[in-house]
Amino acid sequence: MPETPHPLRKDAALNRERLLTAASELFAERGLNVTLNDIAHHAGVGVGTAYRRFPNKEAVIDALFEERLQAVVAVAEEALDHPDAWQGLVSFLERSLDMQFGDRGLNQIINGPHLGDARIADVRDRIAPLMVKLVERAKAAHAVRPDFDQSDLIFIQLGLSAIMDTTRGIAPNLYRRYLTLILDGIRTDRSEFAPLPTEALSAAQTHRAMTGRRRDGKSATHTAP
Amino acid sequence: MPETPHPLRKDAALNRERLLTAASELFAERGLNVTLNDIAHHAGVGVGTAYRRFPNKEAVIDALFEERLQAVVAVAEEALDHPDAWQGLVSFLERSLDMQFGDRGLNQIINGPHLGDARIADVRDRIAPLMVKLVERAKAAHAVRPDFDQSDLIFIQLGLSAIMDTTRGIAPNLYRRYLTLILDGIRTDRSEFAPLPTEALSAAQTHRAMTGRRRDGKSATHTAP
DNA sequence: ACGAAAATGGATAGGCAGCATCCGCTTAGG
DNA sequence: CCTAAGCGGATGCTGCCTATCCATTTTCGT
Repeated sequence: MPETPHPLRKDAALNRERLLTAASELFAERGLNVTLNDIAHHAGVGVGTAYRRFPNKEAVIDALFEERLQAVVAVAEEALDHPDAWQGLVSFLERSLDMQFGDRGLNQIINGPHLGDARIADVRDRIAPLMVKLVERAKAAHAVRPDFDQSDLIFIQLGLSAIMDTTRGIAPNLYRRYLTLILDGIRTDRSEFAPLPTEALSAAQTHRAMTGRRRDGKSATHTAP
Repeated sequence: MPETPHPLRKDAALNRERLLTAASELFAERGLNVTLNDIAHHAGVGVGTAYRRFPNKEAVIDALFEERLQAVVAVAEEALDHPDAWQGLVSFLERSLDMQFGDRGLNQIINGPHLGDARIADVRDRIAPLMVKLVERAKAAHAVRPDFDQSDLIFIQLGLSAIMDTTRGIAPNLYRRYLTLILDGIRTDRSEFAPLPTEALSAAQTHRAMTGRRRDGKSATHTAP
């Protein structure tokens, strides 16, 4: 039942769309902690309008991210369909990380402790079993080391997200390098190293990445006279 | 010249110590974003006293962390002294991560964009060349894959820090598991897998880790009526 | 084409958190 | 014992975010 009780007036519906689009863009590039006011502004509508459409930011997030999480589910399912168990596993990691890379908000939803929101938590929980299968299938095929575990997938993603997040804007794809490293530490075929997909960062680049403040976080301390 | 112009009165000196101790404890367990008020409280002294002793939080951090960073430098130097190049590299990672694990504040200083503070940035910069040597030595000995780079050390630490940070309190040592995984993806001796030092987390534990809010961060959204 | 209902925008109130100060009282120590 | 040094913590910023309110504008059924 996709129809709401009172069908929205034309302009209102348009603005609702505008808001969702704006939110999507902002979340993608700045992460989840933007204010509803920010979103309204970016959408070119007044704050009041935003609050009229959505009770609060949670609602916007909810409206936006259920589908995205579904997309992750889809990726996991496709990965399970892959004829080669190892390639399936790899493709899941690559693709889901790629999605997270494109969207800081999604990244935060997946890796962060945010949102107790019912529907989203729901979908999140639906991903887990798929990951279990993915790993078990790969283990059954003797493609990954026997002591590898389902939960490892999560933490690998978590670690790589952190890397991704601090190098975004300097060397976007650097995280792939470390994914490759890890995969080389996991697969049973140890005949040779996989080629690293990305150049390492220069000292200067590294310094910039580690030192340049992230655009969302609080900077623990500031105010120097 | 460790002597200040006006030697402190007895009780004042004591309180200064108390404050530093308290700060150290709080930073270790909660990270850098605690307020000077928090510190004062935890030290059992008034806020005024804290501000009388230190102009602001930066000053406290400065006073505390220069020595700790020096300790990291020491670890790197010892690692360079290790007869075996590979073991040296491993020991550096293990020990420096272990230090970061014991101290969230240190972790943040090393991995975060915090603090433009002069003295600390200084020491930080002194660590870099040591890491370069460490990696180059290991590569020269053909102990690590040839495409490995100095900068990789940093990002490995960064990723593992993230893992460490979300599992602290549930499975403190879990990050070692992933360090091992990565090391297996890096070293040239690929005859067998290193045994993983830690059990993987159960589904329930994983969920708790990912879901349990971190004690410092802002929780993006809240306030539900 | 007209008027009621729906929608708009943005100034602004209210809340919260961290930082820092001020000042009446206490304490060390010559 | 007297004075300068130190103490505590209530208090007042300031900045950020949330959310509301209402005078004005727009939509759309008749």
